[in-house]
Amino acid sequence: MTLKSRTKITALLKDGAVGSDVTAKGWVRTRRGNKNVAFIALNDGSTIHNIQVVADVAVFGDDFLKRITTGACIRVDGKLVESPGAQQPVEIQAKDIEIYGEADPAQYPLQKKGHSLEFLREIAHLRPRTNTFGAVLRIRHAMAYAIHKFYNDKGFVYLHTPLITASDAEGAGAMFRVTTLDMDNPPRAEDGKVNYDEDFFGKEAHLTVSGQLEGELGALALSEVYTFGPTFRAENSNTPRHLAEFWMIEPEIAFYDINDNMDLAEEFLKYLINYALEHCADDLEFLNKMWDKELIERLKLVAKTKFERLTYTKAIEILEKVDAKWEFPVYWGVDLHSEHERYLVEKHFKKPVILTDYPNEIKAFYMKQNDDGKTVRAMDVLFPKIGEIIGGSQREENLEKLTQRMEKMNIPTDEMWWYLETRRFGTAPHSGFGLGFERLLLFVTGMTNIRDVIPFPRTPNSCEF
RNA sequence: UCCUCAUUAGCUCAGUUGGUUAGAGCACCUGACUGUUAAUCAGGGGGUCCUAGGUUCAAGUCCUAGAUGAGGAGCCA
Repeated sequence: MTLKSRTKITALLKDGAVGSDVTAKGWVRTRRGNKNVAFIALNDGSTIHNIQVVADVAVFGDDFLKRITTGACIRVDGKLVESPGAQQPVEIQAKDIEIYGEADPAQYPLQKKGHSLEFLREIAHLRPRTNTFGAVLRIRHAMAYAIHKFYNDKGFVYLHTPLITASDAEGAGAMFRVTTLDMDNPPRAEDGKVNYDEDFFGKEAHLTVSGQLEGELGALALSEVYTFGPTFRAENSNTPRHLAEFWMIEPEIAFYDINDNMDLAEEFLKYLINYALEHCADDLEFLNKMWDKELIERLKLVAKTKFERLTYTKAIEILEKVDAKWEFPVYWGVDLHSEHERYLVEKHFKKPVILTDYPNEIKAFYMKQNDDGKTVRAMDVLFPKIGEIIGGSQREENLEKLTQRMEKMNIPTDEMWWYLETRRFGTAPHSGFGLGFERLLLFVTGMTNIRDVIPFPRTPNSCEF
Protein backbone atom coordinates (compact mmCIF):
# COMPACT_ATOMS: atom_id res chain seq x y z
CA MET A 1 0.00 0.00 0.00
CA THR A 2 1.30 3.39 -0.97
CA LEU A 3 -0.33 6.70 -0.29
CA LYS A 4 -1.71 6.83 -3.79
CA SER A 5 -3.46 3.47 -3.40
CA ARG A 6 -7.15 4.03 -3.87
CA THR A 7 -9.88 3.46 -6.39
CA LYS A 8 -11.23 6.53 -8.11
CA ILE A 9 -14.90 7.14 -7.42
CA THR A 10 -15.76 7.06 -11.10
CA ALA A 11 -14.36 3.50 -11.26
CA LEU A 12 -16.12 2.44 -8.06
CA LEU A 13 -19.45 3.59 -9.43
CA LYS A 14 -18.92 2.21 -12.90
CA ASP A 15 -17.42 -1.22 -12.33
CA GLY A 16 -16.62 -1.67 -8.65
CA ALA A 17 -17.08 -5.30 -7.55
CA VAL A 18 -19.77 -5.60 -4.91
CA GLY A 19 -18.37 -7.30 -1.81
CA SER A 20 -14.77 -6.24 -2.42
CA ASP A 21 -12.68 -4.21 -0.01
CA VAL A 22 -11.96 -0.75 -1.41
CA THR A 23 -10.25 2.48 -0.48
CA ALA A 24 -11.64 5.83 -1.56
CA LYS A 25 -10.20 9.28 -0.98
CA GLY A 26 -11.82 12.61 -1.56
CA TRP A 27 -13.58 15.66 -0.25
CA VAL A 28 -16.83 15.58 1.70
CA ARG A 29 -19.82 17.18 0.01
CA THR A 30 -22.35 16.53 2.79
CA ARG A 31 -22.75 14.49 5.91
CA ARG A 32 -26.16 13.64 7.30
CA GLY A 33 -27.68 10.97 9.47
CA ASN A 34 -29.03 10.16 12.88
CA LYS A 35 -27.65 8.85 16.15
CA ASN A 36 -26.99 5.42 14.68
CA VAL A 37 -25.55 5.98 11.25
CA ALA A 38 -23.89 8.74 9.24
CA PHE A 39 -24.02 9.14 5.46
CA ILE A 40 -21.11 10.90 3.83
CA ALA A 41 -21.28 12.02 0.20
CA LEU A 42 -17.68 11.83 -1.06
CA ASN A 43 -16.28 13.30 -4.28
CA ASP A 44 -12.76 13.10 -5.69
CA GLY A 45 -13.26 15.08 -8.90
CA SER A 46 -13.10 12.02 -11.11
CA THR A 47 -16.83 12.27 -11.82
CA ILE A 48 -19.79 14.52 -11.18
CA HIS A 49 -21.24 11.75 -8.99
CA ASN A 50 -20.48 11.21 -5.32
CA ILE A 51 -20.05 7.89 -3.61
CA GLN A 52 -22.02 7.38 -0.43
CA VAL A 53 -20.00 6.31 2.60
CA VAL A 54 -21.99 4.73 5.42
CA ALA A 55 -20.43 4.97 8.87
CA ASP A 56 -21.92 3.43 11.99
CA VAL A 57 -21.87 5.83 14.89
CA ALA A 58 -21.24 2.90 17.24
CA VAL A 59 -18.00 2.10 15.39
CA PHE A 60 -16.57 5.58 14.84
CA GLY A 61 -18.11 7.62 17.62
CA ASP A 62 -20.11 10.79 17.44
CA ASP A 63 -17.17 13.10 18.20
CA PHE A 64 -15.08 11.68 15.37
CA LEU A 65 -17.87 11.79 12.79
CA LYS A 66 -18.65 15.39 13.69
CA ARG A 67 -15.21 16.39 12.43
CA ILE A 68 -16.16 15.10 8.97
CA THR A 69 -17.92 18.17 7.64
CA THR A 70 -18.50 19.64 4.21
CA GLY A 71 -15.12 20.32 2.64
CA ALA A 72 -13.08 17.93 4.78
CA CYS A 73 -10.72 15.50 3.05
CA ILE A 74 -10.82 11.86 4.12
CA ARG A 75 -9.64 8.38 3.32
CA VAL A 76 -12.19 5.59 3.67
CA ASP A 77 -11.46 1.87 3.79
CA GLY A 78 -14.48 -0.35 3.59
CA LYS A 79 -16.56 -2.82 1.70
CA LEU A 80 -18.36 -1.90 -1.49
CA VAL A 81 -21.97 -3.01 -1.04
CA GLU A 82 -25.22 -2.65 -2.89
CA SER A 83 -27.07 0.35 -1.59
CA PRO A 84 -30.58 -0.01 -0.20
CA GLY A 85 -31.14 3.63 -1.17
CA ALA A 86 -32.70 4.29 -4.52
CA GLN A 87 -30.34 7.04 -5.64
CA GLN A 88 -27.11 5.10 -5.89
CA PRO A 89 -26.31 1.55 -6.97
CA VAL A 90 -23.44 1.01 -4.53
CA GLU A 91 -22.03 2.53 -1.37
CA ILE A 92 -19.06 1.98 0.92
CA GLN A 93 -19.68 0.43 4.32
CA ALA A 94 -16.81 2.09 6.17
CA LYS A 95 -14.38 0.07 8.27
CA ASP A 96 -11.71 2.71 8.77
CA ILE A 97 -11.70 6.44 8.14
CA GLU A 98 -8.70 8.76 8.22
CA ILE A 99 -9.22 12.51 8.20
CA TYR A 100 -6.53 14.16 6.08
CA GLY A 101 -7.84 17.65 6.59
CA GLU A 102 -10.77 19.15 8.42
CA ALA A 103 -12.73 22.14 7.15
CA ASP A 104 -14.08 24.29 9.97
CA PRO A 105 -17.76 24.63 8.99
CA ALA A 106 -17.93 28.04 10.63
CA GLN A 107 -15.33 29.33 8.19
CA TYR A 108 -15.46 27.10 5.10
CA PRO A 109 -17.21 29.18 2.44
CA LEU A 110 -18.71 26.36 0.37
CA GLN A 111 -21.95 24.85 1.53
CA LYS A 112 -24.03 22.06 0.22
CA LYS A 113 -26.57 24.60 -0.95
CA GLY A 114 -26.13 26.38 -4.24
CA HIS A 115 -23.99 29.46 -4.59
CA SER A 116 -24.10 32.21 -7.18
CA LEU A 117 -21.47 32.10 -9.89
CA GLU A 118 -20.50 35.64 -8.88
CA PHE A 119 -19.76 34.50 -5.34
CA LEU A 120 -17.80 31.49 -6.57
CA ARG A 121 -15.63 33.78 -8.71
CA GLU A 122 -14.50 35.45 -5.49
CA ILE A 123 -13.34 32.07 -4.20
CA ALA A 124 -11.83 30.72 -7.39
CA HIS A 125 -9.29 28.81 -5.30
CA LEU A 126 -12.08 26.63 -3.91
CA ARG A 127 -14.66 26.60 -6.68
CA PRO A 128 -13.19 23.52 -8.45
CA ARG A 129 -14.71 21.61 -5.52
CA THR A 130 -18.23 22.45 -6.66
CA ASN A 131 -20.25 20.25 -8.98
CA THR A 132 -20.51 22.93 -11.63
CA PHE A 133 -16.81 23.74 -11.81
CA GLY A 134 -15.83 20.11 -11.56
CA ALA A 135 -17.98 19.47 -14.62
CA VAL A 136 -16.71 22.53 -16.50
CA LEU A 137 -13.07 21.75 -15.79
CA ARG A 138 -13.41 18.10 -16.81
CA ILE A 139 -15.06 19.22 -20.05
CA ARG A 140 -12.30 21.79 -20.55
CA HIS A 141 -9.74 19.03 -20.25
CA ALA A 142 -11.65 16.76 -22.60
CA MET A 143 -11.86 19.49 -25.22
CA ALA A 144 -8.14 20.24 -24.95
CA TYR A 145 -7.39 16.58 -25.44
CA ALA A 146 -9.83 16.30 -28.35
CA ILE A 147 -8.23 19.27 -30.07
CA HIS A 148 -4.83 17.61 -30.02
CA LYS A 149 -6.34 14.30 -31.07
CA PHE A 150 -8.20 15.85 -33.99
CA TYR A 151 -5.10 17.47 -35.45
CA ASN A 152 -2.74 14.66 -34.56
CA ASP A 153 -5.01 12.16 -36.34
CA LYS A 154 -4.91 14.40 -39.41
CA GLY A 155 -1.12 14.58 -39.37
CA PHE A 156 -0.86 18.21 -38.28
CA VAL A 157 2.25 19.31 -36.38
CA TYR A 158 1.73 21.06 -33.04
CA LEU A 159 3.82 24.19 -33.39
CA HIS A 160 4.89 26.11 -30.28
CA THR A 161 4.80 29.79 -31.13
CA PRO A 162 6.39 32.31 -28.78
CA LEU A 163 4.48 34.02 -26.00
CA ILE A 164 6.90 36.94 -25.94
CA THR A 165 7.13 38.88 -29.16
CA ALA A 166 8.87 41.99 -30.38
CA SER A 167 6.39 42.38 -33.20
CA ASP A 168 3.40 44.57 -32.43
CA ALA A 169 2.12 44.51 -35.97
CA GLU A 170 -0.59 41.89 -35.70
CA GLY A 171 -3.01 44.64 -34.99
CA ALA A 172 -5.25 42.32 -33.03
CA GLY A 173 -5.43 44.53 -29.99
CA ALA A 174 -3.58 46.32 -27.22
CA MET A 175 -0.64 44.41 -25.78
CA PHE A 176 0.96 43.85 -22.40
CA ARG A 177 4.53 45.09 -22.21
CA VAL A 178 7.29 42.71 -21.14
CA THR A 179 10.24 44.50 -19.59
CA THR A 180 12.96 44.18 -16.98
CA LEU A 181 13.58 47.92 -16.82
CA ASP A 182 13.21 49.72 -13.52
CA MET A 183 9.85 51.36 -14.00
CA ASP A 184 10.59 53.96 -11.33
CA ASN A 185 13.77 55.04 -13.04
CA PRO A 186 13.96 53.80 -16.63
CA PRO A 187 16.90 54.68 -18.89
CA ARG A 188 16.10 57.61 -21.16
CA ALA A 189 17.21 58.44 -24.65
CA GLU A 190 18.22 61.99 -25.55
CA ASP A 191 14.67 62.84 -26.60
CA GLY A 192 13.44 61.90 -23.12
CA LYS A 193 11.66 58.73 -24.19
CA VAL A 194 12.34 55.42 -22.46
CA ASN A 195 15.35 53.77 -24.06
CA TYR A 196 14.38 50.20 -24.80
CA ASP A 197 17.78 49.50 -26.30
CA GLU A 198 18.77 48.84 -22.69
CA ASP A 199 15.83 46.51 -22.03
CA PHE A 200 16.22 42.74 -21.76
CA PHE A 201 15.73 42.03 -25.45
CA GLY A 202 17.37 45.23 -26.66
CA LYS A 203 14.03 46.35 -27.99
CA GLU A 204 10.40 46.65 -26.96
CA ALA A 205 8.71 43.36 -26.22
CA HIS A 206 5.15 42.31 -25.51
CA LEU A 207 2.99 39.29 -24.77
CA THR A 208 1.61 37.80 -27.94
CA VAL A 209 -1.92 38.51 -29.13
CA SER A 210 -1.82 35.68 -31.67
CA GLY A 211 0.48 32.96 -32.87
CA GLN A 212 -0.78 33.22 -36.41
CA LEU A 213 2.15 34.93 -38.10
CA GLU A 214 4.60 32.40 -36.69
CA GLY A 215 2.06 29.71 -37.50
CA GLU A 216 2.31 30.72 -41.14
CA LEU A 217 6.07 30.26 -40.99
CA GLY A 218 5.48 26.71 -39.81
CA ALA A 219 2.82 25.97 -42.41
CA LEU A 220 5.14 27.07 -45.21
CA ALA A 221 7.52 24.28 -44.22
CA LEU A 222 5.52 21.57 -42.49
CA SER A 223 2.35 22.02 -44.59
CA GLU A 224 -0.13 21.51 -41.77
CA VAL A 225 0.41 22.96 -38.32
CA TYR A 226 -1.61 24.20 -35.41
CA THR A 227 -0.91 26.19 -32.31
CA PHE A 228 -2.70 25.84 -29.00
CA GLY A 229 -1.62 28.20 -26.30
CA PRO A 230 -2.35 31.29 -24.25
CA THR A 231 -2.74 34.70 -25.80
CA PHE A 232 -3.02 38.09 -24.17
CA ARG A 233 -5.04 41.21 -24.87
CA ALA A 234 -4.68 44.35 -22.81
CA GLU A 235 -8.02 45.71 -24.01
CA ASN A 236 -10.24 47.20 -21.35
CA SER A 237 -13.05 44.85 -22.26
CA ASN A 238 -15.58 44.20 -19.54
CA THR A 239 -17.93 41.66 -21.03
CA PRO A 240 -18.94 38.04 -20.41
CA ARG A 241 -17.07 37.06 -23.59
CA HIS A 242 -13.60 38.59 -23.09
CA LEU A 243 -10.53 37.71 -21.06
CA ALA A 244 -7.16 39.41 -20.85
CA GLU A 245 -5.53 35.96 -20.91
CA PHE A 246 -7.20 33.29 -22.99
CA TRP A 247 -6.29 30.22 -24.99
CA MET A 248 -6.49 30.01 -28.73
CA ILE A 249 -6.21 27.25 -31.30
CA GLU A 250 -4.81 28.38 -34.63
CA PRO A 251 -4.42 25.86 -37.46
CA GLU A 252 -2.45 27.09 -40.45
CA ILE A 253 -2.38 24.98 -43.58
CA ALA A 254 -0.51 25.19 -46.86
CA PHE A 255 -2.41 24.41 -50.09
CA TYR A 256 -5.79 25.18 -48.49
CA ASP A 257 -8.03 27.80 -50.04
CA ILE A 258 -10.86 29.51 -48.20
CA ASN A 259 -13.30 26.68 -48.94
CA ASP A 260 -10.90 24.04 -47.63
CA ASN A 261 -10.47 26.30 -44.63
CA MET A 262 -14.21 26.44 -44.01
CA ASP A 263 -14.50 22.68 -44.40
CA LEU A 264 -11.81 22.20 -41.79
CA ALA A 265 -13.38 24.68 -39.36
CA GLU A 266 -16.80 23.05 -39.64
CA GLU A 267 -15.44 19.52 -39.31
CA PHE A 268 -13.32 20.62 -36.35
CA LEU A 269 -16.18 22.20 -34.40
CA LYS A 270 -18.48 19.26 -35.02
CA TYR A 271 -15.76 16.83 -33.97
CA LEU A 272 -15.31 18.65 -30.68
CA ILE A 273 -19.03 18.83 -29.98
CA ASN A 274 -19.47 15.14 -30.75
CA TYR A 275 -16.48 14.32 -28.58
CA ALA A 276 -18.09 16.15 -25.66
CA LEU A 277 -21.44 14.45 -26.21
CA GLU A 278 -19.73 11.08 -26.28
CA HIS A 279 -17.18 11.47 -23.49
CA CYS A 280 -18.68 14.03 -21.13
CA ALA A 281 -22.28 12.83 -21.00
CA ASP A 282 -22.59 12.88 -17.19
CA ASP A 283 -21.17 16.37 -16.87
CA LEU A 284 -23.28 17.69 -19.75
CA GLU A 285 -26.40 16.21 -18.21
CA PHE A 286 -25.61 17.95 -14.95
CA LEU A 287 -25.03 21.30 -16.68
CA ASN A 288 -28.16 20.76 -18.75
CA LYS A 289 -30.18 20.21 -15.61
CA MET A 290 -28.67 23.00 -13.52
CA TRP A 291 -27.97 25.84 -15.93
CA ASP A 292 -29.20 25.37 -19.49
CA LYS A 293 -32.16 23.14 -20.23
CA GLU A 294 -31.53 23.21 -23.97
CA LEU A 295 -27.80 22.58 -23.85
CA ILE A 296 -27.64 18.96 -25.03
CA GLU A 297 -30.36 19.50 -27.61
CA ARG A 298 -28.45 22.48 -29.02
CA LEU A 299 -25.17 20.57 -29.14
CA LYS A 300 -26.79 17.68 -30.98
CA LEU A 301 -28.45 20.03 -33.43
CA VAL A 302 -25.27 21.90 -34.28
CA ALA A 303 -23.32 18.64 -34.59
CA LYS A 304 -25.58 17.43 -37.38
CA THR A 305 -26.50 20.69 -39.11
CA LYS A 306 -24.72 21.92 -42.21
CA PHE A 307 -23.42 25.41 -41.47
CA GLU A 308 -24.86 28.11 -43.70
CA ARG A 309 -22.20 29.72 -45.88
CA LEU A 310 -22.72 33.05 -47.55
CA THR A 311 -20.79 36.13 -48.49
CA TYR A 312 -20.74 39.32 -46.49
CA THR A 313 -22.42 41.02 -49.45
CA LYS A 314 -25.34 38.56 -49.39
CA ALA A 315 -25.64 38.98 -45.63
CA ILE A 316 -25.88 42.74 -46.03
CA GLU A 317 -28.65 42.25 -48.62
CA ILE A 318 -30.59 40.10 -46.17
CA LEU A 319 -30.13 42.56 -43.32
CA GLU A 320 -31.11 45.53 -45.48
CA LYS A 321 -34.43 43.88 -46.27
CA VAL A 322 -35.22 43.27 -42.61
CA ASP A 323 -37.85 45.55 -41.22
CA ALA A 324 -36.02 46.08 -37.96
CA LYS A 325 -34.70 49.05 -36.11
CA TRP A 326 -30.95 48.55 -35.98
CA GLU A 327 -29.01 50.46 -33.41
CA PHE A 328 -26.25 50.56 -36.00
CA PRO A 329 -27.33 51.15 -39.61
CA VAL A 330 -26.68 48.46 -42.21
CA TYR A 331 -24.91 49.27 -45.46
CA TRP A 332 -22.25 47.66 -47.58
CA GLY A 333 -18.87 48.34 -46.01
CA VAL A 334 -19.97 48.49 -42.39
CA ASP A 335 -18.44 46.08 -39.92
CA LEU A 336 -21.24 43.86 -38.70
CA HIS A 337 -22.33 44.45 -35.13
CA SER A 338 -23.45 41.77 -32.74
CA GLU A 339 -27.11 42.65 -33.29
CA HIS A 340 -26.64 41.88 -37.00
CA GLU A 341 -24.73 38.66 -36.41
CA ARG A 342 -27.27 37.51 -33.87
CA TYR A 343 -30.11 38.18 -36.29
CA LEU A 344 -28.49 36.11 -39.03
CA VAL A 345 -27.68 33.17 -36.76
CA GLU A 346 -30.61 33.10 -34.35
CA LYS A 347 -33.47 34.54 -36.38
CA HIS A 348 -32.83 34.17 -40.09
CA PHE A 349 -30.92 30.91 -40.54
CA LYS A 350 -31.36 29.43 -37.04
CA LYS A 351 -28.03 27.61 -37.33
CA PRO A 352 -24.30 28.36 -37.42
CA VAL A 353 -23.33 30.73 -40.20
CA ILE A 354 -20.03 31.25 -42.00
CA LEU A 355 -19.66 34.68 -43.53
CA THR A 356 -17.01 35.17 -46.22
CA ASP A 357 -15.46 37.82 -48.43
CA TYR A 358 -15.59 40.83 -46.18
CA PRO A 359 -14.71 44.35 -47.34
CA ASN A 360 -10.95 44.77 -47.23
CA GLU A 361 -11.30 48.01 -45.27
CA ILE A 362 -12.46 46.20 -42.13
CA LYS A 363 -10.12 43.20 -42.21
CA ALA A 364 -6.49 42.50 -41.41
CA PHE A 365 -3.56 43.09 -43.78
CA TYR A 366 -2.63 39.44 -44.29
CA MET A 367 -5.93 38.35 -45.85
CA LYS A 368 -5.94 37.38 -49.52
CA GLN A 369 -7.33 40.06 -51.77
CA ASN A 370 -10.10 39.12 -54.15
CA ASP A 371 -10.00 40.15 -57.81
CA ASP A 372 -12.85 42.64 -57.30
CA GLY A 373 -10.43 44.91 -55.47
CA LYS A 374 -12.97 45.44 -52.70
CA THR A 375 -13.10 42.27 -50.65
CA VAL A 376 -10.77 39.79 -48.99
CA ARG A 377 -11.04 36.04 -48.46
CA ALA A 378 -11.99 36.24 -44.81
CA MET A 379 -14.31 33.82 -43.08
CA ASP A 380 -15.99 34.23 -39.71
CA VAL A 381 -17.93 31.40 -38.09
CA LEU A 382 -20.88 32.74 -36.12
CA PHE A 383 -22.51 30.58 -33.45
CA PRO A 384 -25.80 30.92 -31.63
CA LYS A 385 -25.43 32.56 -28.20
CA ILE A 386 -21.69 33.13 -28.65
CA GLY A 387 -21.36 35.21 -31.80
CA GLU A 388 -18.01 35.00 -33.55
CA ILE A 389 -16.34 31.79 -32.44
CA ILE A 390 -13.84 31.48 -35.29
CA GLY A 391 -12.14 34.10 -37.42
CA GLY A 392 -9.95 33.09 -40.33
CA SER A 393 -8.96 33.65 -43.91
CA GLN A 394 -7.00 32.54 -46.89
CA ARG A 395 -3.72 34.43 -46.59
CA GLU A 396 -2.22 36.74 -49.18
CA GLU A 397 0.69 34.80 -50.67
CA ASN A 398 1.65 37.38 -53.30
CA LEU A 399 4.60 39.45 -52.06
CA GLU A 400 3.75 42.55 -54.07
CA LYS A 401 0.08 42.64 -53.12
CA LEU A 402 0.91 41.96 -49.48
CA THR A 403 3.55 44.68 -49.32
CA GLN A 404 1.25 47.21 -50.97
CA ARG A 405 -1.51 46.46 -48.53
CA MET A 406 0.81 46.73 -45.52
CA GLU A 407 2.11 50.08 -46.67
CA LYS A 408 -1.43 51.31 -47.19
CA MET A 409 -2.33 50.23 -43.65
CA ASN A 410 0.84 51.72 -42.14
CA ILE A 411 2.25 48.39 -41.04
CA PRO A 412 6.06 48.58 -40.88
CA THR A 413 7.35 46.20 -43.55
CA ASP A 414 10.93 46.44 -42.28
CA GLU A 415 10.04 45.03 -38.88
CA MET A 416 8.11 42.24 -40.61
CA TRP A 417 10.99 41.24 -42.90
CA TRP A 418 10.89 37.65 -41.67
CA TYR A 419 7.19 37.34 -42.45
CA LEU A 420 7.61 38.77 -45.94
CA GLU A 421 10.49 36.40 -46.74
CA THR A 422 8.02 33.52 -46.75
CA ARG A 423 6.41 35.22 -49.75
CA ARG A 424 9.78 35.93 -51.28
CA PHE A 425 11.04 32.36 -51.10
CA GLY A 426 8.77 29.54 -52.14
CA THR A 427 5.48 31.22 -51.33
CA ALA A 428 2.40 29.04 -51.37
CA PRO A 429 -1.34 29.50 -51.12
CA HIS A 430 -2.37 28.84 -47.54
CA SER A 431 -5.14 29.44 -45.04
CA GLY A 432 -5.85 29.32 -41.36
CA PHE A 433 -8.15 30.38 -38.57
CA GLY A 434 -8.29 31.06 -34.86
CA LEU A 435 -10.69 29.45 -32.41
CA GLY A 436 -11.07 30.99 -28.97
CA PHE A 437 -10.88 28.05 -26.60
CA GLU A 438 -13.01 29.66 -23.91
CA ARG A 439 -15.61 30.74 -26.46
CA LEU A 440 -15.85 27.12 -27.54
CA LEU A 441 -16.26 26.11 -23.91
CA LEU A 442 -19.05 28.64 -23.44
CA PHE A 443 -20.92 26.91 -26.20
CA VAL A 444 -20.15 23.35 -25.07
CA THR A 445 -20.87 23.89 -21.37
CA GLY A 446 -23.78 26.31 -21.70
CA MET A 447 -22.09 28.67 -19.23
CA THR A 448 -22.85 32.30 -20.06
CA ASN A 449 -19.83 34.06 -18.57
CA ILE A 450 -16.35 33.35 -19.92
CA ARG A 451 -14.90 33.82 -16.43
CA ASP A 452 -16.61 30.56 -15.48
CA VAL A 453 -14.96 28.32 -18.10
CA ILE A 454 -11.33 29.08 -17.19
CA PRO A 455 -9.91 28.09 -13.81
CA PHE A 456 -8.39 31.46 -12.96
CA PRO A 457 -9.80 34.30 -15.08
CA ARG A 458 -7.73 37.38 -15.85
CA THR A 459 -9.81 40.48 -16.59
CA PRO A 460 -9.33 44.22 -16.10
CA ASN A 461 -8.79 44.91 -12.40
CA SER A 462 -8.85 41.23 -11.57
CA CYS A 463 -5.68 39.17 -11.14
CA GLU A 464 -6.31 37.31 -7.88
CA PHE A 465 -5.18 33.72 -7.35
C1' U B 1 -14.32 53.02 -21.98
C1' C B 2 -19.89 54.25 -22.35
C1' C B 3 -25.07 53.09 -20.74
C1' U B 4 -28.27 50.51 -17.23
C1' C B 5 -29.06 47.86 -12.83
C1' A B 6 -27.49 45.99 -8.20
C1' U B 7 -24.93 46.02 -3.12
C1' U B 8 -29.41 44.17 3.59
C1' A B 9 -26.83 37.85 8.45
C1' G B 10 -21.56 33.14 6.35
C1' C B 11 -24.79 32.13 1.51
C1' U B 12 -29.49 33.19 -1.40
C1' C B 13 -32.91 36.91 -0.87
C1' A B 14 -37.61 39.83 1.13
C1' G B 15 -38.19 44.61 3.37
C1' U B 16 -44.96 48.55 1.11
C1' U B 17 -46.20 55.90 0.18
C1' G B 18 -39.49 57.50 4.44
C1' G B 19 -42.13 55.89 10.57
C1' U B 20 -41.31 51.86 16.73
C1' U B 21 -36.86 46.68 18.29
C1' A B 22 -34.60 45.04 10.08
C1' G B 23 -37.06 39.47 8.47
C1' A B 24 -37.11 34.40 5.86
C1' G B 25 -34.75 29.94 3.89
C1' C B 26 -30.18 27.56 4.01
C1' A B 27 -25.52 27.32 6.82
C1' C B 28 -23.68 27.28 12.08
C1' C B 29 -24.61 25.73 17.56
C1' U B 30 -27.88 22.59 21.04
C1' G B 31 -31.35 18.67 21.22
C1' A B 32 -34.63 14.74 18.85
C1' C B 33 -34.87 10.79 15.21
C1' U B 34 -33.04 2.86 13.49
C1' G B 35 -30.89 4.04 6.26
C1' U B 36 -30.45 9.35 4.82
C1' U B 37 -30.66 11.51 -0.54
C1' A B 38 -29.57 19.58 -0.91
C1' A B 39 -32.61 14.25 5.19
C1' U B 40 -36.40 15.89 8.62
C1' C B 41 -38.32 18.15 13.35
C1' A B 42 -37.74 21.66 17.82
C1' G B 43 -34.87 25.55 19.93
C1' G B 44 -30.62 29.12 19.85
C1' G B 45 -26.72 32.57 18.41
C1' G B 46 -25.59 35.74 14.33
C1' G B 47 -26.49 42.65 11.13
C1' U B 48 -21.22 49.09 10.52
C1' C B 49 -28.40 47.59 5.69
C1' C B 50 -21.09 48.80 0.53
C1' U B 51 -18.41 53.74 1.92
C1' A B 52 -18.54 59.13 2.66
C1' G B 53 -21.45 63.28 2.63
C1' G B 54 -26.47 65.50 2.37
C1' U B 55 -32.15 66.27 2.82
C1' U B 56 -35.64 65.27 6.96
C1' C B 57 -38.72 65.49 13.37
C1' A B 58 -37.34 60.58 11.34
C1' A B 59 -33.31 57.20 6.08
C1' G B 60 -32.21 50.11 4.71
C1' U B 61 -35.80 53.29 1.82
C1' C B 62 -34.78 59.97 -0.94
C1' C B 63 -30.32 63.05 -3.14
C1' U B 64 -24.80 63.54 -4.46
C1' A B 65 -20.03 61.35 -4.96
C1' G B 66 -17.08 57.04 -4.71
C1' A B 67 -16.05 51.56 -4.40
C1' U B 68 -17.35 46.74 -5.97
C1' G B 69 -20.24 43.39 -8.93
C1' A B 70 -23.54 42.17 -13.01
C1' G B 71 -26.09 42.96 -17.81
C1' G B 72 -25.90 45.57 -22.56
C1' A B 73 -22.59 48.25 -26.11
C1' G B 74 -17.77 49.06 -28.31
C1' C B 75 -13.13 46.11 -29.37
C1' C B 76 -12.46 41.18 -30.56
C1' A B 77 -11.42 35.23 -30.04
